[in-house]
Amino acid sequence: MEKRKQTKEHQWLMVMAERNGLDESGRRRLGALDVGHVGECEFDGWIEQFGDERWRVYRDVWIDAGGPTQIDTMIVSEAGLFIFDVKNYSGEYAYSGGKWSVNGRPLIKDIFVQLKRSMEKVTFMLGAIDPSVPAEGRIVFINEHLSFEAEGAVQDRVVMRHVLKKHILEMDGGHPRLRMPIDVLCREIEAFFIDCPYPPPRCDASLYPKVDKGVRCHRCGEFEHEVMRYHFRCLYCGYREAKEKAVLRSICEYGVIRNDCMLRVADIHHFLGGTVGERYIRSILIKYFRVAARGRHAAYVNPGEVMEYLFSGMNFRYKDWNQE
DNA sequence: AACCGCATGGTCCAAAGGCT
DNA sequence: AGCCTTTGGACCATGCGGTT
Repeated sequence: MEKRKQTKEHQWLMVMAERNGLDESGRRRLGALDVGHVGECEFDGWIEQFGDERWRVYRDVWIDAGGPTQIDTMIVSEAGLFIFDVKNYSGEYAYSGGKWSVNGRPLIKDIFVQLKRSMEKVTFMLGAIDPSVPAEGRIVFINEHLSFEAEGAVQDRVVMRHVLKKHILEMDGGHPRLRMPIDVLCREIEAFFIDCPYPPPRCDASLYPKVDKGVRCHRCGEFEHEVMRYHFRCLYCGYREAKEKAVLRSICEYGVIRNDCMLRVADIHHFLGGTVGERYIRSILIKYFRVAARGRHAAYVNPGEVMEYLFSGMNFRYKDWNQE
């Protein structure tokens, strides 16, 4: 199974951070998303290892069932639906009297209320499909450096790391089987899927000029290169990257940062700091993106995602390699 | 209508890399 | 080292839309 993607917001923050375009609150948000994403990926690994290969696993989906809600992980098995909300918290978390606290300080967000709301949506959805299909939701604390104290009422909705394997192995045993084929159920569930209703952050006209322009070294992140016919050579670490790949990667970075704009040759030329000619940029755009408008205001469709997600496993004619 | 700026697509060629 | 293929760069004719 391929690795879980970062959300568009996450990608936006990451690319902005790499180009010095984030303030303190942005960097904090990025850090939180990083930690959360690592936790989710780790959870995926447990499911991969101990789960049943017949399970259908949906990750990071949005459903619209009397209102939108995001679901980290939804597993459809012969025994029903299992929703997981993975938390990679570390430290001391305590829950008592309906209130959360972290290392003694109170927290505003109540993840159990969030989970309950998500489960209401899921139940609503199943009500429209087949009310006999059971669904249960759990919060998974994936981090081993977490101490967690809570009153009994929430304990049965929590899965701690040290019981995760057991939980996965046993979770769909002992339930009655579904009345409908799992494929049919999945198709009906998929009909409730929607795109994320919240647009990713934008890079407005006042912020955009402040982000660093140019091609970032894939290895060390510096911007100075010797531009050769088929390669970029980083002046700091000596890393050589295929020119086509470096330019495509940078175009994708532009697309992530300016996810509200189409891709246009002149804009990208400026974003790349003039390292390659407009003619070359156009040839790359033609090769890898869908044309949205031709002629005077030519533009290409902006997928708004990092190259890793759009063109993973692509083979470029010219190879990267390390010098010295 | 004439002009301008820009996108486009085709052709040609030197040369960079890959391959043996 | 030398051959072969691919490709980026240059040049050009053309088309489109907006402006003078």
